[in-house]
Amino acid sequence: MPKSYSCPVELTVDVVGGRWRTVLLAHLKEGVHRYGELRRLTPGISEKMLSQRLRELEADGLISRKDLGTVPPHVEYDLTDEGRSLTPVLQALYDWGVARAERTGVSIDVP
Amino acid sequence: MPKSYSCPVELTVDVVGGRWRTVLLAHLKEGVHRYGELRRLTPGISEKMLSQRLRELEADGLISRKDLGTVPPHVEYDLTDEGRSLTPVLQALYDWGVARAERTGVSIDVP
DNA sequence: CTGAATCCCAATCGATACTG
DNA sequence: CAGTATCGATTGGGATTCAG
Repeated sequence: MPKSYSCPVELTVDVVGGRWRTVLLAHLKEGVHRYGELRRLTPGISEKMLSQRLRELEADGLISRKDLGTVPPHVEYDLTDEGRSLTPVLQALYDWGVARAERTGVSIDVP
Repeated sequence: MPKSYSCPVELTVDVVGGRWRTVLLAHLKEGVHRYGELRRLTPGISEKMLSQRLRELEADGLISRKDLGTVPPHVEYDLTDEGRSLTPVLQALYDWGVARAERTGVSIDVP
């Protein structure tokens, strides 16, 4: 049965919600990244979660996966047009995070 | 030990992330609401989750809870100034949900 | 290097029943 | 009306191991 939503926000949360999806999208918003780069940019994520989330985002049409087929392996992830349509959302989340960090005195240590 | 973040988006997700928080904030963005109203506006949420999320949002300083102390009980929830600072985020999530629903043909049935 | 597969624990959640 | 209590089911997620 098809899922239905009672509010547009609910739909959005269903797509970009969860612990890691948004963070990964935010990193890809900065440009193409390899698997290992995303892992390094996202401390705390396990390889299992990284793989799972990337495949979900790919299935939802938000990111593209390009396997260069080389040895050693080289895989690049990028936002699709659909993913890029999230830019205002990602920017709003980013901006609020910065302001909230200042207000609450929390520090953000970029890798 | 204090939690640290590697990215502002991660902080934001930590505060407004999860299945229900954002939806509840989006409803309160429209104005003051009582417990029962929020329950009705949010089909699918259990009373347990509703209570829990409301208390978390209150603890995080995003919403206020006013108990009128009457019989029968009457409790009103509202955004605080801190909660209202999320308006751009909530609006971005809302707008993207509307557009995504159109693109994917998903319908949204407001209660 | 980029994953897939397995095991296992902890947190999360829904349903239901109950209270002031 | 506005919650709380409890229980059982489900899920998320980490650690580890292995493969191409």
